[in-house]
Amino acid sequence: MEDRIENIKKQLHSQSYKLTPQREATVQVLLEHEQDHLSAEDVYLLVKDKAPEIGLATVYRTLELLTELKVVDKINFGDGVSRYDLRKEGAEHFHHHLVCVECGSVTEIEEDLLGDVEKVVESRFEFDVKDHRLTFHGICKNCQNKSE
Amino acid sequence: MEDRIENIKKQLHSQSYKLTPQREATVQVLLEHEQDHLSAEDVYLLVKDKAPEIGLATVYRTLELLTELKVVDKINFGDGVSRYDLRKEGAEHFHHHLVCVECGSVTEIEEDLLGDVEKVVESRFEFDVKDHRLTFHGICKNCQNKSE
DNA sequence: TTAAGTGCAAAGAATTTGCAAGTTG
DNA sequence: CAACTTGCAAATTCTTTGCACTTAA
Repeated sequence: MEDRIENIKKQLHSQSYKLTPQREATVQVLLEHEQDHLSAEDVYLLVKDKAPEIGLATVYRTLELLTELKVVDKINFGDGVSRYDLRKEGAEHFHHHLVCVECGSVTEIEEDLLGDVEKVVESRFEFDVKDHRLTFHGICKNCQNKSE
Repeated sequence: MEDRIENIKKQLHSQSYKLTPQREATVQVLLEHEQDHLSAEDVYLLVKDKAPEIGLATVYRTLELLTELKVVDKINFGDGVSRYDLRKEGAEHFHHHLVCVECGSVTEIEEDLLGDVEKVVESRFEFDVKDHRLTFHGICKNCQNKSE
């Protein structure tokens, strides 16, 4: 955990960005909520505990910066809000998501299920794949049991 | 083409929605731009040729209705705008997209590449898959040649 | 006839921007 | 110090809503 913060700090410095308390607090919040898919507003409210003076605009600017540095991925599940999802340490690809249409829960899938599919895309469509977004919409285990 | 309009009309009627000239014009625009990924604003401008009095709000309402009827799918490629993509006739699943990060072009992939992946998700995660979204980000054939 | 649909303008929500003041390296 | 950052409020952008009027079935 400490290491990850250190790494991110180094990344900022290496691109001659400054490490402000606001940025540090934002990164901490993201690390502490690794499983969640927080909106900018969510992050804002959580960061306020650590840095009460922070403004929402700064949170937006920081999240944009972290997206650019590939520390987080910006995703959109179809409601009107962008969400920010921490990249796994050393993960080559963005992980996948299962969104339950009943309860709205979001589950992450770590393992790469797209290896073969990507090869097909690369060869058949001559498309040089850099990243992907895969989301399944359906009914989660919990809600399946509920509706029986 | 005629058939598809007829089909969509029937779908509207069967749910006791009315077939207004505005709705008909909107559907026509979508059919005429099947390969595109139009935003509500895009659709609005195009529909105005056929039905000049139409308001943007009506376009939004129509697109929402067509989404509900599964005539179109609402997608979001990460810019702040929702786009509307006509479902292929009889397609069981939503098709996939290749988004070029250089030129912004969007290519559609018809064939279902996710059959096996979906089985894994269903069995391993006990998730009842209803639909999916798969988008690859990368460099299209065209842009690969350009940068050489 | 009448429930459903429309256009317009106003309201809302999410995000971005301008700028003076404050900080980091 | 100088360039980068911040907070605030105002501005934008996309989308939704209220309401009086119109229209398809």
